[in-house]
Amino acid sequence: MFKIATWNVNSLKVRLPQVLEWLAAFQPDVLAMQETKIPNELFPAMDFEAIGYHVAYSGQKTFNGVAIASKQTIKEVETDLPGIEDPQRRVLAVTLGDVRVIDLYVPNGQSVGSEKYDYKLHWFSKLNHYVKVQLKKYEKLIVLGDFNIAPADLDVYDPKTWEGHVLVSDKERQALKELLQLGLTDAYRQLDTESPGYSWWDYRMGGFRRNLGMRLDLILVSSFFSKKLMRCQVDKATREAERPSDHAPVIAVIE
DNA sequence: ATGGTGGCGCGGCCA
Repeated sequence: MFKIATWNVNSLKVRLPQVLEWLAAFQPDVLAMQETKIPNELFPAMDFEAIGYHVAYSGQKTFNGVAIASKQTIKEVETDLPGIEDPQRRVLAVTLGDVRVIDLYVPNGQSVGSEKYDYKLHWFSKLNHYVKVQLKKYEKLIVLGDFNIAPADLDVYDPKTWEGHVLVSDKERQALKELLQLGLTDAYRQLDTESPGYSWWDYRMGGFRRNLGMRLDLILVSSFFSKKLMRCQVDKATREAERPSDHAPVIAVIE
């Protein structure tokens, strides 16, 4: 059995106690984190090692940042997409045994038509090329993280209001669709075709209390794993914690 | 109500 999780922690400095407590409770084999907002020299590696996790990380001050905690030793670390010069730390690919794991913090995009939106689409096209190559090399591939794209209207609390906006726009969804068509399956949606499965709720306007959420945090698996998927769920209880991240962890169980 | 909350870090950006 292989338990894998993704969680946008929105500052590892603030969330470290919650993350360590969560790891101890859920005992995933792998946790992919996003928005660590911490430079590598300040990454709290020893805190993870003390509870039995190896870590890899690619961070920067203030913004972005990705990290992986794994019970297995971490090999073949890559932190950049080929074909794009990008100081923003959003990618962390590692090999655990014979499993390739790619942790992503996809650009938010700000608003449709903005410079950041164009960057998001450009970044995603480079991602798709990278994953295509990775799939040829690794049969056992998992791509997970904060995609900042709600795949379909079912994944959005009020699709009418959001129509055409960033996070749900056609071009973003098309880019995600092209990623899936390379040979990946959206784990949550494969197992549950009806429940929204929100993983993010805006801090503002009582978003969580009113369940105004979106499913932005995805676990995509190659066909080798899709046949062995047992469970995929959102740990909504963690979003209810004192001083929570605006994202809840998503957990998949394989085999 | 063109807002709101939270993180970073101390003014204003980013989500």
